[in-house]
Amino acid sequence: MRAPLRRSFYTRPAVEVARDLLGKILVHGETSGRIVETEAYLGIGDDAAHSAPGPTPRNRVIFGPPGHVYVYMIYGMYECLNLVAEPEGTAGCVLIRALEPLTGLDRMRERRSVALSNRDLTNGPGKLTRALGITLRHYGADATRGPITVHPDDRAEPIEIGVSRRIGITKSADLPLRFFAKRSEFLSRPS
DNA sequence: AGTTCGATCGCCT
DNA sequence: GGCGATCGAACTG
Repeated sequence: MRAPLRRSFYTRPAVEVARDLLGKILVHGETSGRIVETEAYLGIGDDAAHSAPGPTPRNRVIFGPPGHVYVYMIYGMYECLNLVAEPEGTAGCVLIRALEPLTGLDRMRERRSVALSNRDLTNGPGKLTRALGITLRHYGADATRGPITVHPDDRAEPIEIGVSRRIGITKSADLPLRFFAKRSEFLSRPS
């Protein structure tokens, strides 16, 4: 496994970071997966972003230094993982929506308790956090240090990238800010 | 202080 | 395709 992505990777527009995170490896402890689906959330002109109202106790990390993790709870039962982009002081983050599971699949299966097929283990934003053991406790953690890290892919195969509208939002719904690996069978929805 | 409403998922029909 | 679970943050007054 190569060294984690450095801060400079994240110190860029959220759209670029979202696209370039495809194919990278997300690691937490013994569990890891290849990122195959992301969504960018912008600082300006994006009403769907949690940062849209300006800084609050919940979203403050999105305005902070890049490369940190923004975790939030959704629907009372699921946590979603974002990586903060853009320079400090500018809002912008990337929601990780799906992974191709790579290591620690048994552990993932333990944590999920429902999904049985490898395909169903991490093919959704709430599923992958559950499978990797990522929770609100990790709010604000530095992904260039750990315990959650993102790494280049040793295989470094070229990826065919698809773009679409983001899923499950109502505001700013038409923006083409969802990015996914076209060939992947581990997407949250069929490509 | 009370209410509303999600960047979801799994089970039901 | 529909719906209930379950909770914290943000908004209302």
